[in-house]
Parts: sequence; structure tokens; C-alpha cells
Amino acid sequence: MITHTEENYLKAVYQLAGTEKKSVGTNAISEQMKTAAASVTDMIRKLAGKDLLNYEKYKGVTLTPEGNKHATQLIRKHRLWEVFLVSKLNFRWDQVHDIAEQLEHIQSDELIERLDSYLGNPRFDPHGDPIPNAQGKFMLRNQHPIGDISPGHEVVLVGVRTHETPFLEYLNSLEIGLGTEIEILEKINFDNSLKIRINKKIETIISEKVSQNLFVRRK
Amino acid sequence: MITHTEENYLKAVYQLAGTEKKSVGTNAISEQMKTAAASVTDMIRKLAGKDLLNYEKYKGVTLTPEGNKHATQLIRKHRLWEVFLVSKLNFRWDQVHDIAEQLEHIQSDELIERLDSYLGNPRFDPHGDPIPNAQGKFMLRNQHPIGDISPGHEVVLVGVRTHETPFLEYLNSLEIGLGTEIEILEKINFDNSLKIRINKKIETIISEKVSQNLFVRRK
DNA sequence: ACTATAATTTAGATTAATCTAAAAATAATT
DNA sequence: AATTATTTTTAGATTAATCTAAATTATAGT
Repeated sequence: MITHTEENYLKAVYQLAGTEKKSVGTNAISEQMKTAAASVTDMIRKLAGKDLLNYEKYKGVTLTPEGNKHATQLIRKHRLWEVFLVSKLNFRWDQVHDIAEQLEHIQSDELIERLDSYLGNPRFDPHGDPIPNAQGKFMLRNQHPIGDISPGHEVVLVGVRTHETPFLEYLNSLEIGLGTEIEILEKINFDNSLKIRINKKIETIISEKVSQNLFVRRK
Repeated sequence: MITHTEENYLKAVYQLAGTEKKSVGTNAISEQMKTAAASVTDMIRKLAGKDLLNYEKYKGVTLTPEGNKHATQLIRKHRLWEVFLVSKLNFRWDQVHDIAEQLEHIQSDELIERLDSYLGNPRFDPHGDPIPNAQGKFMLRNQHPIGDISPGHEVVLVGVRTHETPFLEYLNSLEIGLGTEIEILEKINFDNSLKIRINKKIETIISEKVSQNLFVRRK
């Protein structure tokens, strides 16, 4: 049996390791989980004992195949629940994270497979993040930070990097959401901010910090 | 803050107290929760300290208004999730209890109100149990154990007393579900078993134990 | 009313998850 | 390379939820 708390640690390691699957340090986990570093050491030990983490003292951790599988399933559950909350219960994309954080721990494979098919086997969640299938495979997609696109091009928003509520609310206020068409008008080299046109209507300026968090696809 | 475990104790007290709101003993709770009686005493103390239970040593407990409100909301959540699982995800009524047991602990009032309206504000769950509204009020209904009906009458199944899987599976095998029409053909006085006709088709005999668990309404 | 039985509580421990403070190991900087 | 700074681990405690065994209180049957 794997506890609720253990699952949260696995997810933290998964997220901190990134796509390069790099080794994750104790402090990084402690910051992500908002627990003391000492607590992390204890938990790491326990998870290594269950063969969910590879651990060598002072060297950080990586997920074992078993640990990775578990973390991926958690991501799957989280993202499917987010789709449910937005597409069926009409929550906004900035309201679903905390609820999905709870729902992801519900234990029932049958439930999650039925939910998946009820939702029409969605491949991306409301923030544009890919949903792994039951075998843990992710669908990849051509996407670039909007700052990498040169002026004159039209693009479509397909994902956001951070899910922080203030950021998503800011996008709401600009009427930017997944699928929104954006034309790159000008890049200000001084601060790397971008002048853009949203849905062929409003023109505005977004900072470099914002543009780094917007993933787009060329039209 | 009220924990997951504390919620389960409140629900146990609620269920054991019945509609007469009678006082509930330590052993009864310990049996329901499958924990040692000593653990129950400790938990009772804690809940009494939080003003969720009325407690006097050796005298059993009752729910305070605050505790009752909380327990009722749990019941509401449990039953709404059961409706979701059956009517949206096509689970059978004998499959939903354990999953709803987990889902009932998800904390979000907004979620439950949206779920309620998404489901069309159902007033009964898949077993025919009434779903309290957001204010904790239950809808009452005329219902009788099928054994109280005299031969010659036609009735409709509106609820079941126990939710035990083997019982529900037995009903499935007889093609008896909520809404099923049942004609009472004969009462065998020797053992109080009933001869019935199901949906104007199959005739069969049900034992007294079964008939005590079937709630029906006169047509 | 008295004693035997049943129910409940107390006492003392255990396990999981957490903490702070101190020690040890690794990494960074002169 | 030596010293300083950072990261990580160890040591020792704490809180919540649980347990068993023993003691206490209430209930039931003569």
C-alpha cells in the first residue's frame, strides 16, 4: 500500500526531475512540499525501501520504473479530473487545481478508465498539458514559448507553463485562453516584451515573464 | 479543521443513531469502524472537545447540531457521487459504495453544488436513499418493507435497506432494480417468505430476510 | 440487593508524518 | 588546497490514530 502522502512526494520528484529525469535534491523537494528537509530525508528513505525511488545518501533521488509509473498515473488522474471539472462542471481553468489535487488520490482504476471514456479520451488538460494514457505514454506536440516566435507570425495558444491562479486570472482578463489566436506584432529588444494582437482585436504588450509561460503552435 | 478520520466517526454515529437520534455506544461505533473500543473512546473525546459530539463518560454519544450538520453534508456528498457514478459513468448500483466512500471526503462546497446541478438535483441515490439538500433537509417518502404489503397488490421498488454487494447482486440476478414492478402473489405464513411476480413476468419466492430489505410504494 | 456479565475507560505502547537544532558531508570561493 | 557556505543527514521530540491488556463502571439475572 502506498499512502496519500507518499504519492505527493512521488509527484514532487516527478515534477522536479523534468523531462531530462535529472536527480532531485532534498531541499528542492522540501521546498515543493513545504516540509522540513529532515522530513524529506525520512520519507525518501521509506520510498527507497519500497523501491519507488533510487537513493544514495547526499546524492539526491530519481524515480525507479515502478515509482515513475505511479507518478505518471497520478498525473493522469489529476489531468482527467481537471478536464471533468472544466468541461462538465463549468469551472474556469484557474479554479480546478486544488480540487484535482484531492481527486487525484481516489483509488480505483475502473473509475479512471470510465471517466476517461466519459470525457471522450481527452489528450490535453484545460491548461494544455498532455494527459498520459493508461500505459503512461504522453502525446507530444510541437510547441514553443511565444517569445521564440518572430514578429509577423500568427500563432495559437496551446499551453501554459505555470498554473498559478494570478497568472491564469491575468490571461482571463486579456481574454486569452487555449485556442486563442495571437499575432506577434513587435518584439521590444530592451526588455524582451512583446506587442501582440489577441483574436484579431485587442492589441497589448506582454512582459518577457508572461511570454515565457505561454506555449504556442504556428498556424 | 476536521480530518478525514474524524468525518468517518461522525458518519458512523449518524448512521447508528438512526432517525430517532438515539444515543450511540462505544462498542457499536468500534464495530462499525472496525477499530478497537479504546480507540473509539479517544476519538469521542476529541470530537466532544470540538463540539461535534455530546459525551458523558459511560453514557454513549449523540451528535451536536454542528456535528449533525457535518454528518448530513457527508451523506449528501456520498449520495451525489453515487448518482454520478451510476448515471454518468454507468457503474452498477452494487459497485459504487467504496468509491463514493472516498469521494465523500473531497473538500469543496462549490464542487458539490455544481455536481448537484449537473446531475439535475437528484432527490434519491441509486439505492433509493434520499439526498439531503444543501441545508441538510431530507425529502421524505411513503415507503414500506415489502413484507407489510398484503397479497394481491402491485408495488414499485423505491429503496433497499442494506447496500451489501451480495444482496444487490442477488437482486440484479432477479432483474430487480429501483422502479421494478412487483406483484405480491402469496405470503407463506410458516417462514414469512413471499411469492412475487417481477415486471409482470418471472414468478419467484423471496425470503423474509430479503423482503425486510426491500422498500416499496403502492401503485 | 448482589453478583456475574458486558460495556467502557485508562494505562502504556506503536507507527506515520512531521518538527527543530546540531552534526556531517558536499560544493563553492578565494 | 584550505576555508567558507550550502546541502543533507542524524538525533531527539511531537501529534494523530491506532493497538492490547488491565481496571473500572454499568447492566442484567437471579
